[in-house]
Amino acid sequence: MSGPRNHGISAAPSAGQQERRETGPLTGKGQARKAALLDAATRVFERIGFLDSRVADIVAEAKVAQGTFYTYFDSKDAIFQEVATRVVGEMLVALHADHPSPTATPHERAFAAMERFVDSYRPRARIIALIEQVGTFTPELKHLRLQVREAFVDRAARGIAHQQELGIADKSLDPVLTAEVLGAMVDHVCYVWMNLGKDFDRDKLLEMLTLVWIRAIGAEEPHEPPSSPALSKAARSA
Amino acid sequence: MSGPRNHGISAAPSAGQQERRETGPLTGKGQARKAALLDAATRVFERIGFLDSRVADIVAEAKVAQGTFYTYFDSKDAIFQEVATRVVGEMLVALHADHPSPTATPHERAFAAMERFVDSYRPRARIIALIEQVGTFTPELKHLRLQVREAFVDRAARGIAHQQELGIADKSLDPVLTAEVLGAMVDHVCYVWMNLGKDFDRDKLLEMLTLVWIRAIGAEEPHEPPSSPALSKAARSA
Amino acid sequence: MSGPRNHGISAAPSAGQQERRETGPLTGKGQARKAALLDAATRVFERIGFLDSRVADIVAEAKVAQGTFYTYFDSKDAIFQEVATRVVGEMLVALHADHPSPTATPHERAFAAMERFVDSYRPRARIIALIEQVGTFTPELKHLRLQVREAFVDRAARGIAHQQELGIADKSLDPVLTAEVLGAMVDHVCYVWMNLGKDFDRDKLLEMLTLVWIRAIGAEEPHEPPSSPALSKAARSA
Amino acid sequence: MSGPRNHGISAAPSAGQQERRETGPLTGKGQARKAALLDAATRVFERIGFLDSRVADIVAEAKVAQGTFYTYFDSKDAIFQEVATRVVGEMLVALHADHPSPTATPHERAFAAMERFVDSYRPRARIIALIEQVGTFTPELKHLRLQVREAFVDRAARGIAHQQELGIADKSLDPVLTAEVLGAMVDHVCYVWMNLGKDFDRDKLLEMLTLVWIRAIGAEEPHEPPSSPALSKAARSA
DNA sequence: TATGAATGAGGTTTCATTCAT
DNA sequence: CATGAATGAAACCTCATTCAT
Repeated sequence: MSGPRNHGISAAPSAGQQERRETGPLTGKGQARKAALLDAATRVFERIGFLDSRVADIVAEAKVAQGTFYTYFDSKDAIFQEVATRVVGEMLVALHADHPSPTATPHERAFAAMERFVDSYRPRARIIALIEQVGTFTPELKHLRLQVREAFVDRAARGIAHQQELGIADKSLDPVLTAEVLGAMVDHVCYVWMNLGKDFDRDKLLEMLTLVWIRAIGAEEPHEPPSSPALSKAARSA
Repeated sequence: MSGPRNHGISAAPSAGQQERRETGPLTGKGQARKAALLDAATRVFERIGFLDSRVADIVAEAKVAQGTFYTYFDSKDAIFQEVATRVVGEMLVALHADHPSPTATPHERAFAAMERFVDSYRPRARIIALIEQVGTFTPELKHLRLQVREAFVDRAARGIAHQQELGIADKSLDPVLTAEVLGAMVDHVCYVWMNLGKDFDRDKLLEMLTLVWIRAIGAEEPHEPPSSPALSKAARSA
Repeated sequence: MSGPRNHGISAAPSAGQQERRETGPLTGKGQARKAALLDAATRVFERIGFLDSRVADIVAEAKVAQGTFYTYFDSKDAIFQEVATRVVGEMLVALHADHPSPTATPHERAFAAMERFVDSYRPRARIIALIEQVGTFTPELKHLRLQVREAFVDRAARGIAHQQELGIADKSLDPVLTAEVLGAMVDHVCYVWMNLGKDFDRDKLLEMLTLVWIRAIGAEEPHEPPSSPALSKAARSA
Repeated sequence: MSGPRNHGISAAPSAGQQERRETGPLTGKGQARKAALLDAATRVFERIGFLDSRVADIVAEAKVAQGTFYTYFDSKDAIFQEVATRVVGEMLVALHADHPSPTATPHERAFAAMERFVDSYRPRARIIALIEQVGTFTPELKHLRLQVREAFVDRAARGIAHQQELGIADKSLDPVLTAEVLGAMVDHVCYVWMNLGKDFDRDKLLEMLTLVWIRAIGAEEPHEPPSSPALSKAARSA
């Protein structure tokens, strides 16, 4: 934001250092400087949030002069966007990291997915919250925010569809909508837990998320420990 | 925020007009003025968000002088808090509005609850989003934000516990944790839908939320239309 | 100019205090404040020029707070424009002040006009120079600059046309073009004299300007002191 | 200007690259580089003026690195000075180019002089305007500005004196003052024409300037077409 | 001598809040 | 109690100039 009141659309900075900013790949030293600024900015944003941080804080953290900032970034908005993009990218990589063992039960697979999400979320929780916040008044960020959702939801939807084909999951479900809803659950639970400070027990929470998930897709094993009364009833009536 | 750069810590307003603000209850005209300001502020916040609205916008909308604002409110923060509190209060009232018919099936009860939440959320979506946003940098607001959650979660938890007692819901579940997780789902789906602009089909979505909910608590009727394959398998094996 | 590098087109200041700035006539006190700021600005501009003066200088001169400036003016550009407009207006009034006595000779009339111009120019020389300078990079100012010219030129052209009708001035001249050219002479002589610091003798200069003027329009009295050789020759041949 | 806000007083450049700049004459390649920079600067100044051009623009136009600029010039001021000096030099050369044929009539000589001035002015109009502008806040430039005047005025004064000796021009005139005044006229007419954008007809304007000039010095031929009524009256009374 | 990145001073403008009528 | 003008802190961004390779 340029100045205290420039949320929303930031007019293109009037030329200026921009030439260099637009010049493609930099020298090695330049790359390092830019990375240093990104790191510094990430730390500053995590520490004091987006609105309260000033470019002055970032350059102080990076130990460079005020003007140096503008050699690499157009504005506070711009560097936040790069920070956010980087974090989101890392998150996506982490989410797609390992594939479930083919012999795993649906419960095991779901549990592993929950664990993976939670563990990817935790170290990035603060920045994700900031993306959420900044997204409120910066269109580009809103887009980025939705991207993470889509990535997770798509993957989950594909997983559900796959399980439907295998006869593991309820075939009557719309996999995408199911994934949307379950994704919202997982996503927001992480937010409440790690950003609003609600004190959850990790193991119990993971178990609960997993349970809801597999029950939702109708993949719960009949004799699995927390058996459902409806199920019991069905069994009983046998 | 008090001042262009005062997010986070709001210094105590330094005396002055304050005495007047503290001078007990207001006259009828005063009440009206205050209400007018609250209404104006709500409209302004809905229109341009919290950060981008200026006290000047609010007084213009309310057609009073700039100084008059401070006769009724300590700060921009303060009026937002009142707006938010009002909206949250209305939301809570709406949520608790009607009680389910005792003869309703679990599915019907859950569906009604989902519908109630969604319908209460929709007209307040913008302000709820702002509460979220402002909560990021204003402790009091964070508290308010959590309040809505708790209210919904508590109620849901009690409902689940009640259903457990009736033998409708899976007794092995922790009702509070279950409510937390399912509440997060419903809450966030509304946010994604109404604030991030994801285009959901209302009926399908409500059905999906309901389905996940009742499956999660193990209250799904055995022969209900979208029957789960696991369930069928269990039945088949009988 | 907003910032050290904003010559040329200054983007409209983003809303802001503008409402008040746009609100028509102000209270008496407001009017006074505005006038005080204009006076202060005039003094500052005269003292240190346009480019080197900062809004801070103006408010210091006017003994008001920095923010007060923006209650009345959009920018340094804007106040300069008002200062310039005021000065130009005064200049135009001064130029049109008194009409020549009907019995005056062409020489007397021309001399009086020269004197009037010079005397109107002198106290405003600095600001006129600044208008010239600022006009170089601010279109509105260029317009204002041309206005003064036009005013003087038009008047002169009418005078010449009148004298042509009276048979005093050379009927074959294009009065407008003549006035343009002679106007440029008078205008620029004042500039060179009062702004570039060329040390002219007032009386001799006025006499010279007058002489060129009346000779140009062919209104020189035959026996007037500095008689032209061409004329003498003509007389001699009589 | 040295720095974004340093109009008026330019502090001595603090050592550093300076030694290099002072190290005697340049190699051939150096000369070429310097000339390239001067050309580039001229183009940039003509295109966007002095205040709005940045050293970055100049080096970009010259396709050299930013630092290279300071190998050849002390400052932005300095290069402008060199550009201006070069342009003024060319202008002076052009003005003094050809001498009037000895058999020419005063009108022909004057007309040729006007034409020469106008034709020399036109291609340099923009830079001359900038000299005017920069001269407002840079003493060295003011000097240069006056130099062009003086050159033209001196020459004109000598011409008038010569014509006085020949009995062509009015002997009672102060040749220098006359030249000052007439020079101001020609100079400023060109400025108004070519820099303020006033739309003059070249031929008519030249004729008018010539006419004023020769009438002013009393060199108009008695029977030349646009004869003055005063003259006619004198003739008639013969 | 060329390069191109680093430096840092400096002015504008906003707007929440106060205060004199 | 209403008014509306006054206050002043604060942070962005530019770009001439320098300097290490």
